Amino acid sequence: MTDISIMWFRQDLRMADNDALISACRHKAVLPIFIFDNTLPENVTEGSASRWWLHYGLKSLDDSLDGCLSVFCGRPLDVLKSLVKKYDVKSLYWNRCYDAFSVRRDSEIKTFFKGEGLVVESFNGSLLWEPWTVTKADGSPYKVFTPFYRRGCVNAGAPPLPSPRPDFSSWIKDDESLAVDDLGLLPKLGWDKTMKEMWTVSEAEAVSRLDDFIECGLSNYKIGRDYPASGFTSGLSPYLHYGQISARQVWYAVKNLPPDENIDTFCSELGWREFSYNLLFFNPDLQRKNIRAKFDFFNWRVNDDDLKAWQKGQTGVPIIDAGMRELWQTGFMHNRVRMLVGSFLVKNLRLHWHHGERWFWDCLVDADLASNSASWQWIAGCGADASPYFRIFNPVTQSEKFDGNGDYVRKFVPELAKLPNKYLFRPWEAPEDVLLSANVELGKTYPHPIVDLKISRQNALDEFKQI
DNA sequence: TGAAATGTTGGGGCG
DNA sequence: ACGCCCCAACATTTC
Repeated sequence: MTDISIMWFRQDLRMADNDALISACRHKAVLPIFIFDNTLPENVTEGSASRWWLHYGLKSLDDSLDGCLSVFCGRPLDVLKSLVKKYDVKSLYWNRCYDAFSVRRDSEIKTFFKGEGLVVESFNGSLLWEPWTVTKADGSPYKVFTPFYRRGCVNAGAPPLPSPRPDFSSWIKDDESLAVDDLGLLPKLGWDKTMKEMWTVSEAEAVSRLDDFIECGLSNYKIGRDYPASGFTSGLSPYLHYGQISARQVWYAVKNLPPDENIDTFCSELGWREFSYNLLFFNPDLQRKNIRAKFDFFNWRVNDDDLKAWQKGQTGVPIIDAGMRELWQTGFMHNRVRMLVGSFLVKNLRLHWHHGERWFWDCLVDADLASNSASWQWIAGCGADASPYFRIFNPVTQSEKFDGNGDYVRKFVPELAKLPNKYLFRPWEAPEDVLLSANVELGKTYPHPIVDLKISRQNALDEFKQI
């Protein structure tokens, strides 16, 4: 047998800037594989939208590998054992994941195969800085974003430069590989039509989106990123999650341009992603456990009807419904609107942030354990460097501010499209004749609001005082 | 990466 | 001319 290495792809579905792949390609031949780990607990297994993304991500990676990606479903250690034996493999490479389950699983795998005499190496394929390299002087983790980013990340030094795509073609495909289709990642019911129109899942598309963003969005990013209808955001988050592009590629693509405050703002958003991973690494329970323990005693409401109305975009508050429908239709939601629907769920509806975390996990194509968990903790006020609980967004004021001419709301809540701007964001205050001439009948064509914004705000503040 | 309540200031109307 | 009130327009505080 010739010198064969295994390249185990996970959340790094790309050829460029992939250090594990580069090491694998130093061998005579490479067996590139993906394993759908069906032993993970339900709450960390990919949600529906992520599976959809993964399906096309694997197809595209397979193309890049000349059709030689081998795909398996099972317990990774078992799959790897049988491959190592079958091909007499002497080396195994992957890029790291940072959630507790993957960390434990991977370290067991590493220990096992090192014991078998293999070379086993893991690399950083996802982050600008490894979480354990960004700590305070005494080695404890940062709790606040600004010092984490301004001091911690700077002190950790410049991120490594992106590595080139390996010039290599000696791929081996296992004859027992599944087809990507066999993983059953696509939805049975055809809810993915709009998603298909919206997203092309490939490494090339990620690069082209980055180029477009630098061309058309970046120079307005600082202000424009807050306006959901404006298109000044990069839309790179799902590509970053599955690694169709790396954070380092994005970082250096903008850092190599003439300095500009828009670039600083954009980079600090990458910084928030790093911060989330740092929090997850040092708080393995981030997905479930409040960082601020006093929130364990918060009096959350339990109300299935309200939760369903929120999920379906039928709360009767237009900007909230627009956001939730964008999520459902596209697998994505603009960041500003994510804050609004999050605030609405945990503060106005006072439903537990876990419900939001679960729904986003299932619906977002960019669902990411670190970012999703950290962001829900942030908006709920129970996070490390959280939005204070009493900071409650007013969805009406916010839509007037950031969707002033109603383009975003009209796009996703078309039944209100004919309302004048004055009442578009608060149809419950519109006079009868205005509703009539816009063909809106509250309670029929569009719901009455399921909460009173003023009262629910006050109730949230009162409950907060209790803890 | 808020909003509402409360406080302060200053110009203009008016007796 | 003067004091008084009203009320934007800010500023500060509070949640």
